[in-house]
Amino acid sequence: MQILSERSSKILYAVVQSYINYLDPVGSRVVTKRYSFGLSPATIRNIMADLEEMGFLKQPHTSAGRVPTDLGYRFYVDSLVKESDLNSNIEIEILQGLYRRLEILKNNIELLLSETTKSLSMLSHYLGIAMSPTPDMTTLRKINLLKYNTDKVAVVLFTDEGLIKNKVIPIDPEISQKDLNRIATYLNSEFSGYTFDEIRIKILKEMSREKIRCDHLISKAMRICREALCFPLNELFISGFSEVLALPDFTDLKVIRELSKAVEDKHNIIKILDKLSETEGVQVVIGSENEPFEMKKLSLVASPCMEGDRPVGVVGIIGPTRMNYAKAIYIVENTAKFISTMITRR
Amino acid sequence: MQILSERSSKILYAVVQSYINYLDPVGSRVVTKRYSFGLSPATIRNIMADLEEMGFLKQPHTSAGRVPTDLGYRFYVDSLVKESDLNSNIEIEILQGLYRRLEILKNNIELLLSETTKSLSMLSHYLGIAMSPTPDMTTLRKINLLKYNTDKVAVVLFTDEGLIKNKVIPIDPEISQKDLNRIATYLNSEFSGYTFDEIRIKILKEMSREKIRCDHLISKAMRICREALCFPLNELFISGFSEVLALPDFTDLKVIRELSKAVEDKHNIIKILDKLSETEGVQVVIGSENEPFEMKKLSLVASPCMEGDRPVGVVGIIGPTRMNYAKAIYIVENTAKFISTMITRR
DNA sequence: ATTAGCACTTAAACATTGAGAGTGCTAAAT
DNA sequence: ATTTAGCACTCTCAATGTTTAAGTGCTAAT
Repeated sequence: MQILSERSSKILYAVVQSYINYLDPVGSRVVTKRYSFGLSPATIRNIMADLEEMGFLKQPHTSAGRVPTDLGYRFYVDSLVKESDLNSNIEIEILQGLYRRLEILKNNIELLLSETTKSLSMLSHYLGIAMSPTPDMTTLRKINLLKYNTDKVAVVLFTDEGLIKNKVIPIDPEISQKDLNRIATYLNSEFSGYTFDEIRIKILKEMSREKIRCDHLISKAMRICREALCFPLNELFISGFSEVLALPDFTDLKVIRELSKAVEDKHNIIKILDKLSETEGVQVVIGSENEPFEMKKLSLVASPCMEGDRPVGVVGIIGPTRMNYAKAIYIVENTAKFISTMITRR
Repeated sequence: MQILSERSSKILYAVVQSYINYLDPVGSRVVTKRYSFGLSPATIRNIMADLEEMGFLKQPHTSAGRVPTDLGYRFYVDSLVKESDLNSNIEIEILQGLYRRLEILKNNIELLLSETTKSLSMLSHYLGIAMSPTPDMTTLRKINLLKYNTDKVAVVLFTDEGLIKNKVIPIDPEISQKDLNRIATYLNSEFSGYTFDEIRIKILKEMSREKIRCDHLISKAMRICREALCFPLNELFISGFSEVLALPDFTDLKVIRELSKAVEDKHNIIKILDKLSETEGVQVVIGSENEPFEMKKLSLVASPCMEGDRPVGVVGIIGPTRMNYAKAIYIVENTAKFISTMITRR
């Protein structure tokens, strides 16, 4: 069920390609010049008019060339993947060099991801982004309780994903490190291997049950654990704002303002990435394809990182819809792979 | 030793004030209109010409009004403080409200500081900044060693300043939690109460001495400790980029690019703040007054936060040289005070 | 010492113009 | 039945000129 004829496809592809490379609206003449279809500008014009009617192209104004719509980019990206035209012009050595620099951070996911964004933005000249796994979905490996003060205890959590979180919790009466150790042992035997979410539910159940037994230590343990599991959302790291400001796409003050709000809010981007983290492989989201939060003029290329079959984060790139998708996909794909293997053999 | 006559001072003050409020170059006419000196524009003109010659004012071009130089702002700020004209128009309740929101974070300095920047930028509409204490200068309260893996140990450090840092370190042969505890006890007895810097020096000494005794456990302890103390620089938190982009001062793309680089590099800002953290009270640095790294067109208002006489961070505001200094100083002063008292009675 | 008056400078706002690029349509060519 | 050449038309953009408003410095009068 091809909607587009072979020839139309080729021309659409050429238009998008040309716009991405030269970033001004492409007219029928330049198509004939830059690509040799053996057709006259007039013919190209007719076809481009058709493509516009179908929603793949649009004109900024009556007498300008044509520019791809989000749908046009979508077509381009999809046929790009099909033809696997991903032999990027980035030297593999550059990637390797940057990755080697990250290797020493493999024991600290959050730091690793945050540094990764710098590499991503340097390589792509777009925004590099990375998100740590949602704490709620991570599975507890071990909980440690350390006496911090006369009336405070520091909780240090290790998760299977490699996250290390700590939190200081006040406790009313003094409690000895020995008791804390007993509590920790109990909590570990009870909860390790479960996700934070599951643990929260288990605690609620236990609390109502345990109330009857009225074991002081256990109820204290539960209270500590419940408080310890309260964490802010997953963290989103973003780098490369100055990188994108150097692009010709971001010269309009209004656009820059919007972008900076999106970057600073993080909230919306986290939502989008959260959705993606459940899928597999590189995903491309183009401009208005984001239903809840439309990223006007922006595209996202992202991929989850996996340790076995468990997601341990998402890495990606945000750039203008007119971005070098081939390169972006190449970079994101390799970076995700690299992080995955590095973490797996950690 | 007044270089400026009473009258000249008053007029300079008025010019700066006017420029800060209305942000276009102020001419002799508007001075007479907005402030009643009982003098004609011509007289004002003469005085302003003198002030220009002395370097307090300058003209963007031949026939514009005058604009303060950095020196002019410096005069303004100093006389501002002298007259203690700091009754800002911010409702005290708004401050209190924002501070109350931060109260729950008092056990986690880094999070507290990072959230504080948001309040700072919301209040001032400039960049809110905060820096955690330099790890090297913090004093170790307690070191904890937690078995993380068969071949890795997680080090959790508490400092007197309230920092909690953790790091995963590989250890070659298998080592039991019991041994780790013994090592930790030893390290605590040896090093707690010293700054990271001091500890590093002590370790170097011990290592050469201890080599003779060849105590396996101790040398292992030293190695772990040395690795544990390797930390990246102190952290700098910045918020409010979208806030400053809304200002009329930042409409020039070049200026925006420079600002975004400064914000993303952090390096230079950290240097400046590091210097300030050794002083006391609110400091104002205006534009080119920064010798090593000139912040063109930008001013910094910052103050260290103290727990007793120990600095536990720096908070501040970065805005255009044409900023509302009275308000900025007011906000920074109160925020620093608030953080200080909150941390002190922690 | 101060001020009124005036010639001079400059940026910013506005209007006009022409070149250039690209289109759609029609009629001719393949 | 496609494809193409030709042409009138539209629209942007850059260049140019014009006007206006604000502000200055200087000189002479107060």
